[in-house]
Amino acid sequence: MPKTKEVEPLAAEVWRILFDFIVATRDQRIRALARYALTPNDSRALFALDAEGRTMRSLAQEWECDASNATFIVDRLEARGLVRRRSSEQDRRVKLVVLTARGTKTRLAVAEEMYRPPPELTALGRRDLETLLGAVQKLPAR
Amino acid sequence: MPKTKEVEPLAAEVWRILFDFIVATRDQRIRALARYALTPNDSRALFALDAEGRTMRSLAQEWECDASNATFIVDRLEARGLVRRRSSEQDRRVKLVVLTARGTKTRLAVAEEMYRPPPELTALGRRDLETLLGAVQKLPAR
DNA sequence: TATTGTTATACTCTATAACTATA
DNA sequence: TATAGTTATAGAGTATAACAATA
Repeated sequence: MPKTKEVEPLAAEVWRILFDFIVATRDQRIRALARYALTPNDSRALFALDAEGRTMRSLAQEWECDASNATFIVDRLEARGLVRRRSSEQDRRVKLVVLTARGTKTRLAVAEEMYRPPPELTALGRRDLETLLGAVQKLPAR
Repeated sequence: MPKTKEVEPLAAEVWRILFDFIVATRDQRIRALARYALTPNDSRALFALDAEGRTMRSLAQEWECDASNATFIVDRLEARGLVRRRSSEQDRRVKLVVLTARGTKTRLAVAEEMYRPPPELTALGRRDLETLLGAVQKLPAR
């Protein structure tokens, strides 16, 4: 029997615990977003943007939604001053959506909230966290 | 300086990697649900139910939604034969929502999908997974 | 003629308010 | 009179189709 066969149930057990943990801590993250008056979808939108600009078309593709919905999503962020549309100079049909200074600030604040470790994780203590870090660092960064 | 102060950045680094991994693998899970024609919300609803029965009121509370929305959500599942409403015999105002045989089967199949470890995790191999397991098993089960 | 983005419209999911039936 | 659940209705988020501007 090849070794990979034996690894599956082990990976499944680790994943089960991690997945349950993610689900259990989900509400905390949603409430953190709500403090910024953002929905999970707003947050996702914010993280697709940068200061360089993304076309509406590419955003709709990333969000896997209709172009008309991307218009709606960007409209909302623009109404709040988090993003700005500017026309491309190469192709005047195209619009580039860029984060405003305020959008960048909000995005940073949200990242900080999302990356704040749940207390249950911190409670594991130094030794286990060092062990965990060594292992998870081998996960492919995407 | 107390030890817990030093642990925070370590926990933050572990969490950052885990959180990114969860986000990166999210689409796979949503697509798995779509193969059962379920939205993430349907899935959440399914996992709140069992064979014993839950009142509409308690479901609305767990889902943090209005009672009328719980009616809508349960209606959809019922139309697909995944759940069934029956009246309580103690209090005839109350309705108990129970999983049907089909609902139980679907719930099980979905659990299997959600708990299937992402390939990147399995790829870590036996040694790292054993290490991971030892650490994550100390997370409080909820 | 094809492509980018928006607008008009309709459908789904959600909440609020009014209602029915029990208690 | 109060409570459990549903129905009527309206608002938010989504898609489809028609459109305007540009290539």
